[in-house]
Amino acid sequence: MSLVPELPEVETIRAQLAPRLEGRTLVRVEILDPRLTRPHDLFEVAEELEGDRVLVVERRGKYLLFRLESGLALLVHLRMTGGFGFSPTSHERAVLELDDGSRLAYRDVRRFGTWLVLEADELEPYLAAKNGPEPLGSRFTSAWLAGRLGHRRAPLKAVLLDQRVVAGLGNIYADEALWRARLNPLRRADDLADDEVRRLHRVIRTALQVGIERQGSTLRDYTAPDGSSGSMQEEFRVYGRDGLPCPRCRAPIAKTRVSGRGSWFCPRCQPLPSGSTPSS
DNA sequence: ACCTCGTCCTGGTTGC
DNA sequence: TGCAACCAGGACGAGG
Repeated sequence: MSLVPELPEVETIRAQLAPRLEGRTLVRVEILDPRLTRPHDLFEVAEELEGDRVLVVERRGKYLLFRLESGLALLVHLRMTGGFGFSPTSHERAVLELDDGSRLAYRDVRRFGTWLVLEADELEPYLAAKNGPEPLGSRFTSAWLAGRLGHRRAPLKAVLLDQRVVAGLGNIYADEALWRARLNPLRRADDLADDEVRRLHRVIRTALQVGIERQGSTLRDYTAPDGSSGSMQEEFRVYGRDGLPCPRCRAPIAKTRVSGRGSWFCPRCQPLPSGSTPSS
């Protein structure tokens, strides 16, 4: 297991970076891994950023967004193992030096993360193409979710992982939300009754809110930018807990695969309805 | 349009 | 104890 930054983890990182970056000028930008900015040239990206000032650090779905004074925006996706820290560490892929003398390192063991510099007018169209509504915002309604699930024959969990349906859910919080909603991850998405969609809508918010309150999950050696750990991993109801008792009914948690992802659920609380056929 | 699968990548774990 | 095979999964592109 390693940290996989989903919405609560990215939000925790954003909240810690904001007070230390907002108002600061990027004195020096060093891109150490050319993959990071692909397909754009790394020197070009570094040069574009140097001398600019960070106005605000935002989050959209799983993206971190650094708005700069020039109008440019640096869009960072951490993918599997990306993270920021103010202490030197291994696997540094980029370094930002700020005008207060601090040094912010970007670390990414598996090098899936991406840095993208966008012009002001490119930003919103780019984000809108990638991300559906913010799950904790007012645009994410039960009716929206019903509309997005209603025409999809894929497994429910696969659709929840589609960032255009709702932005920010990943493998952990999808499993946790499905457990809370008592819905089997292999249910066909278009098979849900109205009350099941309403339940799911509500618990997606709950699961993510709990994650944010606990400052995200810390698995293995990951730490937030300030070096602290989250505690959400202590709150997992099903994720990674195959064989352990369900916190609701004590039946052993089962593990399966849904569209290539390890998936944990309670076979008793989250049954496939009799007569329904699992998707795929 | 939708769906599934392979790819990217590295380090930790598992199995012989 | 060594070492290779396997596993983890977010987003994306290919192919059905």
